[in-house]
Amino acid sequence: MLARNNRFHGYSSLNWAYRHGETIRDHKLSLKYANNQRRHTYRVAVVISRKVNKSAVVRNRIRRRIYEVLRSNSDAIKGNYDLIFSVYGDELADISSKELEVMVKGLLKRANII
RNA sequence: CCAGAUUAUCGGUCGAUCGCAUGCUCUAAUAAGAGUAUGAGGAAAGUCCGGGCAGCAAAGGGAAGGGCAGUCGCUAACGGCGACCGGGCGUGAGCCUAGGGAAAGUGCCACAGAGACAAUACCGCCUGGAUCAACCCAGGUAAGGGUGAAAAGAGCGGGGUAAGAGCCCGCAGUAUUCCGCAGUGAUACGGAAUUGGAGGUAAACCCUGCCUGCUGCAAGGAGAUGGAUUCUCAAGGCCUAAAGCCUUAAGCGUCCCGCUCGUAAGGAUUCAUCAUUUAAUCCGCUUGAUCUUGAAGGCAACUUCAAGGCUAGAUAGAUGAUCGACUAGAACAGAACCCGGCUUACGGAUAAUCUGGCUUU
RNA sequence: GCGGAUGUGGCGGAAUGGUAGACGCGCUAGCUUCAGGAGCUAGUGGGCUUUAUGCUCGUGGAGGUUCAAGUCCUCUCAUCCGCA
Repeated sequence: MLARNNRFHGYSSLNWAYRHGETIRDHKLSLKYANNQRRHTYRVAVVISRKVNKSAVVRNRIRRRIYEVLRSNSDAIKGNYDLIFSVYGDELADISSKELEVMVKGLLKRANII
């Protein structure tokens, strides 16, 4: 789990990132990122629709795994970015942790964040 | 040993590394760091019921609407639970059961059938016209056949008749009432009297009895002080007058009433000063119809008493990630104001009590 | 979290407790045309086969009430909507 500083708070801050961000899309995952000058650290949110999987347990597990990949690589992240990951498939709950790490880091590299 | 029935408990553990939230303490000084303690469920789920709590002026009575339905109990309450009664299923342990009222009234009963409920004679049987027979016509007949889910709807034997029929009788049986006895009671057992009567459906309207206001934590609340305007401010008494107190009336009480009861001080708008800046933040928020153990009462649901405990409180949402071992890439699954139930999902493990069958002693 | 609605052929959408599938779109065949479209006529309605006046399944699913359920009752599943 990420620290409180590296998570979003409130509703309008997410809306700001949705309006000003750029999107990179992968097969089962997409990243919307925006450089926020008013902050001192990066922020991350993971968005999983109820249509992806109806079980709250599975959705919680996907969010926690993506948070964990970012936490273990937090030193590599440059700049004060707002990051929003959107999930499009429930396979992310079952794939191995190395595959997930490759997927998430691939998106970050294409966005030129790490 | 095999096959079952019921109930209860558990539902990953250990180790290593890296993390998160809250409380407390210290450093520190408004932003962090260190230490320490605690951190999802039996269903947290579905949101199907019931309550607490909050707001709507929320006491009372009534109407409409809604709900419930064997009896007795339990409970804060319930459509829940327990015990018992009746009915059904099973060899049995046990399981299932919306189980008031159809002579209060209304509606409906398709198709088929002659006739579908104060309705009916199609075939058959019998009598007559009418006579040897057939056909036909009129009448009698609900025993037999046919139609249908259901046909005057409960059988057997005898009498009776033109033919028949509870038309009459006996037995069996049904229903109702009364008595005795057991029980708080539903009811059970025994006895007596009456009963020959036109169905089903109330998870159709309805009747009877009982219960019930609406909205939901996204409820609801959140600065202080002073001033002005306006709405409702009636009558009488005490008093020189004001203030204050008392009595009565009107008004209001979100469907109706205003007999009872409540209600007198508040509401709305606006100005000034400081405080505050917006889907944020704080309160509500977790000590409660609470949990554990023991004792007592009760068949039980449950209740009472004593001692001890504090056991999630997040807010884009904490309780996790990776690796290894166990014996197997553990099932269903994530608190969101809080409780009591119900229902549904669930790989497996353990324990207790009981039933049937087989074998051995 | 709280509240509410819907579910019927391939699609849309009717049906008072009484033969399920009206009607429209579609699909198939025929007529018309040089050809296609449009139009007109008839048929088909899920599955199976013997191609029929056949058998069987069927109103999201499972039970119940009833002689009889798409309709009434209970539970359940899926989809959709509203509330700061």
